[in-house]
Amino acid sequence: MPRKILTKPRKLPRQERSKVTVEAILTATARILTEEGYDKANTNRIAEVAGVSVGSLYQYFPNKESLIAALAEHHADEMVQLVESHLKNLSNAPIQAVLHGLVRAAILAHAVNPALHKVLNEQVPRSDRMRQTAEAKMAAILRAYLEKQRDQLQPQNLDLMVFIVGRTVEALTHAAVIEQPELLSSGQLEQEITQLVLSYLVKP
Amino acid sequence: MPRKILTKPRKLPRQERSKVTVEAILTATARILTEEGYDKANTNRIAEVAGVSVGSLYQYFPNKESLIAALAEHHADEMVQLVESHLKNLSNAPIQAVLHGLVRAAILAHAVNPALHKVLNEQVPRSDRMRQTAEAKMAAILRAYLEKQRDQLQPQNLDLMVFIVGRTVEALTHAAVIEQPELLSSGQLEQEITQLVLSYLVKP
Amino acid sequence: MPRKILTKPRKLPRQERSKVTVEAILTATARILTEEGYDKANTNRIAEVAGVSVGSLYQYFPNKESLIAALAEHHADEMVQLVESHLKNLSNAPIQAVLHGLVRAAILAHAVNPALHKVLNEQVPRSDRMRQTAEAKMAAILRAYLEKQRDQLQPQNLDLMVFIVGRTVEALTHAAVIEQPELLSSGQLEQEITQLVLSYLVKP
Amino acid sequence: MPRKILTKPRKLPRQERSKVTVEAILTATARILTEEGYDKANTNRIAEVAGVSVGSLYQYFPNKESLIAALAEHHADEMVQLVESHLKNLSNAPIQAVLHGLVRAAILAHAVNPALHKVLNEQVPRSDRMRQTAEAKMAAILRAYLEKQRDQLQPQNLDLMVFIVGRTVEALTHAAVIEQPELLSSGQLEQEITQLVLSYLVKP
DNA sequence: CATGAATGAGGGTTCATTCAT
DNA sequence: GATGAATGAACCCTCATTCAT
Repeated sequence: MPRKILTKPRKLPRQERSKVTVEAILTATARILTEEGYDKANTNRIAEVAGVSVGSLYQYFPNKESLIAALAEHHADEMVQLVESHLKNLSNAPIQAVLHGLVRAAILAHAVNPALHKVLNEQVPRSDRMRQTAEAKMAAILRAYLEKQRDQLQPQNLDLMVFIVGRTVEALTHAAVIEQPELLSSGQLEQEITQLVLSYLVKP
Repeated sequence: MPRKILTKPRKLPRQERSKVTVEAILTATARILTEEGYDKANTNRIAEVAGVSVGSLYQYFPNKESLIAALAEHHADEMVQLVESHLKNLSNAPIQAVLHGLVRAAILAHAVNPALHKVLNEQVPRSDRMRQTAEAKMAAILRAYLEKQRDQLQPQNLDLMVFIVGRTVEALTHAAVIEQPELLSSGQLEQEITQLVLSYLVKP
Repeated sequence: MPRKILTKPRKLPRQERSKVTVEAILTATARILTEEGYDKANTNRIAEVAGVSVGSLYQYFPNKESLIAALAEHHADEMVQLVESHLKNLSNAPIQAVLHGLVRAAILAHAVNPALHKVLNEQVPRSDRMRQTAEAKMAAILRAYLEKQRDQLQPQNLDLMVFIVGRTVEALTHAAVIEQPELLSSGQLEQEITQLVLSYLVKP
Repeated sequence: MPRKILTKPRKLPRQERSKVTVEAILTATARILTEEGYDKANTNRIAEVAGVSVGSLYQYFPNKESLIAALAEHHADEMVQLVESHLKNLSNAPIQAVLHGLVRAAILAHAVNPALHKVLNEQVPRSDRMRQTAEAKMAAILRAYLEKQRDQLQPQNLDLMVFIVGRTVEALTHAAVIEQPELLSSGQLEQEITQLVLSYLVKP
């Protein structure tokens, strides 16, 4: 063992046929993961649900870990994109509006596929390669914004702010989506999280 | 393969000998978990490291899951006890001091065995039975306190407060212990988290 | 792999039960190898024929390679022992008798289990660790003897002699046992090989 | 999984294109075999290294075995041709010179591609069809020669002589090329092997 | 109660071969 | 003919759990 573990997809699908296959595999993986849990997610079963052979699965993913990693990455990308597109229009808004938008975007991002998000976080053994790609990007966005607004902000240490705000928003929206979905629909939680962040960050 | 999964220890150790054995098994489990990770933690290996036979292991734990659950519970209890004892003297202190104490206690609790805490959170497939025993107790403590101080607090919804403060402190101390230990030693983070919570909770 | 390939048995059988199991596994391996060939020798089948579970097989042999290696070593040991015991009585005999004895011993050694010897040589992918344990020992015996008789010998270079005589006897007895068994029973081949070696080694 | 194993190339390459393709496949096979060993030599990899598709490979070889067999045969032919051309000029030379030439030719033949020769002998599962084509031809040459010189020879049994001389020369040159190449360059081994054969065959 | 040999279902992965394009 | 995506039987190996001693 082997052997080095690769976490990158073995080959990029160029042709249409391949793309469809890869798509099917990822979809099947997500389905099994969310509906039956990680330990039912063996590669033979995934292939079967995807309607392809195990061999095809291994044509595109060098091992199980890379498959899970690809799915995680895909999901993370969706979340990040959603946040980015959501914040695009807010660049010149007042800071209150921006932070509110950020919280809302985080909630929406976590609502993309909560069940998958949950399984990925709670059951999947995370290799170093996969984790926090998303979180790193989120932190970068946040950092860039906070840096620009520095003179309006109470805390001095930028790293600390990014750490605190980033983690807090992530943890709360994550927990909310998974454990308190009813608090979300009412919009209460969104207000409250925004309040938490604002009262910490912004000079009164 | 077990048909039914029990998660309760099969019998409580009454005699001295048993207690020692159980202790050894739990210690070995913790050691393997932290030093080698969840996938190296198979029951045969655990028994070996504990210096007992697999058979003995199954004498005290009906299955692997219950063993892991017992370890998790044990660890959670340690954390909760630490927090409780830390807050005991603060019951009549001003709210700022209490919250500061809470944050400090949370940090200390996470520092009890960070490596184990990390593995338990990131690699171990959590059965419903085990999760959040600790968090539930913590929430209860927090709720009791906040309820008493309600008139000094800005937010109205008690559940929401508990959810937000509880999760936030947990997430930040957890992340801090694991990823930013240097920020902890300086005491900066402690201050900052306290500040976050205070500015949200307390009327200005 | 991950991982290093061990070629040594995982644990030495101390108890009777274990010894029997190991024996059964080796016997089954030899049987399958000789009767059905290397590609039918998969570990599940071996275990089945041995009347044990695959798990037991892997209790004693860390991987397939080590199992095959153990069998090869066992077989080689048998051959070496046979040769050694055969030459014991000849130590003071005239050189002609000794060399004749050596050839005869080599033939007998190859006749211990010709089918197994054949498969082991022709079909089994040899790891470096296993090969030529036997041949090395044989060479040592030969070298020690030839060194003592040096003044009676024609060739000067000891290494060369050992190489040539050792290889020649091995190759011829091997080929004879496998391809020309009828030439063996008549004793002709034995005479002829002895003649070959004698006329090369001994001063006329 | 093929039901029936064919070992003959499916079709002889008539057109130039085909010849080139077949050549490329055989070369790739030899390269992988010598550089990476038999277990890395799967048909997909061979095709890739050859710069053709697996499909093309199966256009010219009905199965893997036939491909390996073709390579082995090709290599054997090279060796035989080399020996034949080397002996051509010696037909009327004295027997000592002829046998010396034979040994030298055998050494040269084994030096054509020692690495391939080694792998083919040690790692490749030999089907009956492929084996010893070369050795049979060599034996035929040897037999024809020895028959003519019978009255100069000591041993009486022609079959036996052919067997012994053929095997001995093959074994020693093979082992020498692979394990003792330094003994070859000095020419010592060539002398010694010749001596061995001469002292056995020729009347003093 | 303890031991540890034994079990065997199950999982990840490979690769010779096929066949639609 | 050539391509290379797809197939799937088969293989090696692991590990939670049992049970004879």
